[in-house]
Amino acid sequence: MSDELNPYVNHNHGLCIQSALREAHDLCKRRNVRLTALREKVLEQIWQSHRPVGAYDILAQLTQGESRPAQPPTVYRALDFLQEQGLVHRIASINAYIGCSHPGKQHNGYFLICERCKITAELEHPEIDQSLKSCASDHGFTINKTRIELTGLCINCQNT
Amino acid sequence: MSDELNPYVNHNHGLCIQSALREAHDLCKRRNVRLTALREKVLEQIWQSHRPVGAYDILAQLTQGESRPAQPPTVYRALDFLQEQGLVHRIASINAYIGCSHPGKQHNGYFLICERCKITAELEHPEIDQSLKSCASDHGFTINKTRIELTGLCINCQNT
DNA sequence: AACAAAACGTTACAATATAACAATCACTCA
DNA sequence: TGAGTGATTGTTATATTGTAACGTTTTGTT
Repeated sequence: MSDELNPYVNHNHGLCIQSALREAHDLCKRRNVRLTALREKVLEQIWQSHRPVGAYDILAQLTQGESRPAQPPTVYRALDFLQEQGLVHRIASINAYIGCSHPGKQHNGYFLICERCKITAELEHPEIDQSLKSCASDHGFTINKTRIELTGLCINCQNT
Repeated sequence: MSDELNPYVNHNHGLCIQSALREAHDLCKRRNVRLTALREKVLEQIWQSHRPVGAYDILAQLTQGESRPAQPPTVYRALDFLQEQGLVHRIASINAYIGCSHPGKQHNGYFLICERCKITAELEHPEIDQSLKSCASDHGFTINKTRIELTGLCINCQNT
């Protein structure tokens, strides 16, 4: 992981946002699906930090300066789209959403969620995927989706 | 796993409930915490099946035949207690609760959740725990809680 | 331009969870 | 044993998260 994308390292986050949006555009173009203005705004909001954000936080941001406040389905529909396209992940343990750090790639990400600062890193580990898969299949179980959420303390929050 | 506790095999589920309650009693006694009548009722409700149940389902059951309906905090407090004692797990991806199949033992369970019949098995796999732990520590991250929820199709629901 | 499908707006509501305070229970120790 | 204390439960109210349903607008296609 380059430092530019490493949430634990001081970095130019503007570049994270830029590259996330660019990748999203490319991906949607390739797949011939529409990254509409709304969807892009939602994705951009999500990428404002490396912390998962709640749907209603996004909603509040969208509403900023608008004449009429946006409504929940507006956000949830955009989130559904973004999740379908693998651009965003839902973190179930805290009901929040985070940008995918390597969209397009086939992957089962897993998440390191800091309990203190909330910064969340997405990692991959194909061997673990494989272990889980084979373990499940020992029980005759076929996995469709893997969800791994690890909470604890990140490197910056250890000593406090 | 003995067939008596294997959710995928036809078994005398009464024995599952019995043994879960007995273990809970023993454990609470050893720890000198109180498995009150209410907490036991909630645990018993949860153990009615090998499917995770929602808090409001439990609430509805508690309310059955009572003069005044039970209120949400009643159930959530009992659930908090049962989770603290490791007698119950929360399945975050579906907001539901399931009895722990091996309480007392230090463990990071992971869950195979059938999308079709909802039957959920809890497995252990110390090697995966270890891999995750060492992976996380490569990033300076200390894990407090591991949450692994795998959704898919169980052995009985594959061919339908 | 007419049409169909997709996306979005809007209203209403469902489902899940918690805060705050009052009442009751159960254990302890004088 | 019974007064005091902390734990547990009851109760009211409300916060938070998510969805159903239907109408309108936009987009892409013929």
